[in-house]
Amino acid sequence: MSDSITAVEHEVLAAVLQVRTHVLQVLLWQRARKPDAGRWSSRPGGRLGPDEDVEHSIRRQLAEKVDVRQLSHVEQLSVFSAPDRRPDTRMVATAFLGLVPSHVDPAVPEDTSWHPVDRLPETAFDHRAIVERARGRLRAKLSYTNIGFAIAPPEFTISELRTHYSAALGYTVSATNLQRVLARRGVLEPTGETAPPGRAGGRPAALFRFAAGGLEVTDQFAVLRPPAGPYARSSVR
Amino acid sequence: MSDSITAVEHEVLAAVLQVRTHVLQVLLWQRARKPDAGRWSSRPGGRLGPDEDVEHSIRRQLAEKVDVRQLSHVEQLSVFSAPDRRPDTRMVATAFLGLVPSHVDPAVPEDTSWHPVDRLPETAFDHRAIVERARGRLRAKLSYTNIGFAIAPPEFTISELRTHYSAALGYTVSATNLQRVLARRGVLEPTGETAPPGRAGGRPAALFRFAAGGLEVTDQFAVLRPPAGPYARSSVR
DNA sequence: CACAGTTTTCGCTTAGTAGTCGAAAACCCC
DNA sequence: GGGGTTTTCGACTACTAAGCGAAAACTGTG
Repeated sequence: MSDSITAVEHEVLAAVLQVRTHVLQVLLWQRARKPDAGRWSSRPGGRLGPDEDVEHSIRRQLAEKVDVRQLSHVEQLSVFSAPDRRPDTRMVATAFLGLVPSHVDPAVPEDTSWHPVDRLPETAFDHRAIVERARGRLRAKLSYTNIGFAIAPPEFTISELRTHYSAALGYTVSATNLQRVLARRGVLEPTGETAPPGRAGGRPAALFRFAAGGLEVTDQFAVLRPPAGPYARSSVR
Repeated sequence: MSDSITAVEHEVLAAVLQVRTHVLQVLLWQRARKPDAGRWSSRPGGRLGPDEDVEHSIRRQLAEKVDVRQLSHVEQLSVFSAPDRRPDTRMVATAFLGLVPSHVDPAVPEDTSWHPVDRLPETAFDHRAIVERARGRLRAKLSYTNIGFAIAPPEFTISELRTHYSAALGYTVSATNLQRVLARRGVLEPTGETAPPGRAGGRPAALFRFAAGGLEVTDQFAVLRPPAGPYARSSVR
């Protein structure tokens, strides 16, 4: 195990996603400097500091670009570590997924802007793969967690929620089914209020919110469950 | 963004799991040196080399301890980066899950040994958390992927498979149900052969294998699916 | 103010999948 | 051949998702 003691540099970066104008978009930053100048990359791409873990680091660095309070969710995606992922230096990256709810429009610096995830510009390094990974994670989790809370505003009608899910998933979902699936899981709760109908009329829509205590239901959907009935008699040997 | 240029050191390590004597066990190494000597830690804990990505690194380092060809599956878990996770140095770790199928018994060095995951000895640093993470990932994926291939031998009877699943999940599963769930997903295929019955007799069990092309079915189980029927007429606006 | 147009909501039905139970099948040994 | 043993299979139940259409609740117009 004769490893050289050369420590590799470590950056943290995040694909920040938001549903804007009914389309899932990612916040990208146009590189001005040296390698891959002009191309777009995920924000931020800061180095990991000596006294922080990667979660702190990404939040600290995001705070320089976006108001952190407007981030509804941040989670680790994966390590990207191909030796040649950057032409200039050897740099290992821990990538994150960041989500911004649709009702806010965070102020972002001049050199950053939003791009639809399915029409990305020329990206720097492996940032396209990172965005893809983020999109994939969001999609998967919409299916089996309550992560919808992180893309939706605090209160919403079912059809609004439907457009958010549709945008994030990339296909239209049925409002009826969405309503029922989420309701059954107990993650949706009616506020009692209704939203005023649009100018064309129509029945006023009931308002809902995601149930409190809600961050990440995850699990409880396992498919080979522990037995209920007592066939555990013939124990497993 | 005035980060110091001090690069942090980066290690890769793996929780290697195997079902042994009907119990899920993890391969641990007893530390001889400096910090936390005497405690048990995940193998290996080597530094990331300058010309390799983390996946290569973990396989290279595992190869020093276990025959890599006997590893049926390796996947990235998460980055562990708390500044104080080791008392001696600042070290960021990329943790992996490694799986060994039950029909092999890899030769391991003197200072390593297998331990049941639900009765771990005193572990070094944050290695208990890493093992827990690995166990959790395996459990979850048994539910919705074909990752069973990685803990089971190439051919097996349903009851054998059942004991493997039960050991890994931590509770007994029904053989009938396991059979059908996996069969429906098309991941199980009969070899046509049967296993000889035990000394007590009994109907000879049919042999199965995991269907080829099989690594990681993952997905295809999404719960808010794209619409089949044409209610996509009222497109999403 | 009745009526057409619109949007949401709800109930009914179908389909697909998981879990439980018990009986039949296929073997051993005596 | 009979008792004991293990596997396999079919039948039944339960639960959840999906699809469809009718009813509810509103706006605006003639």
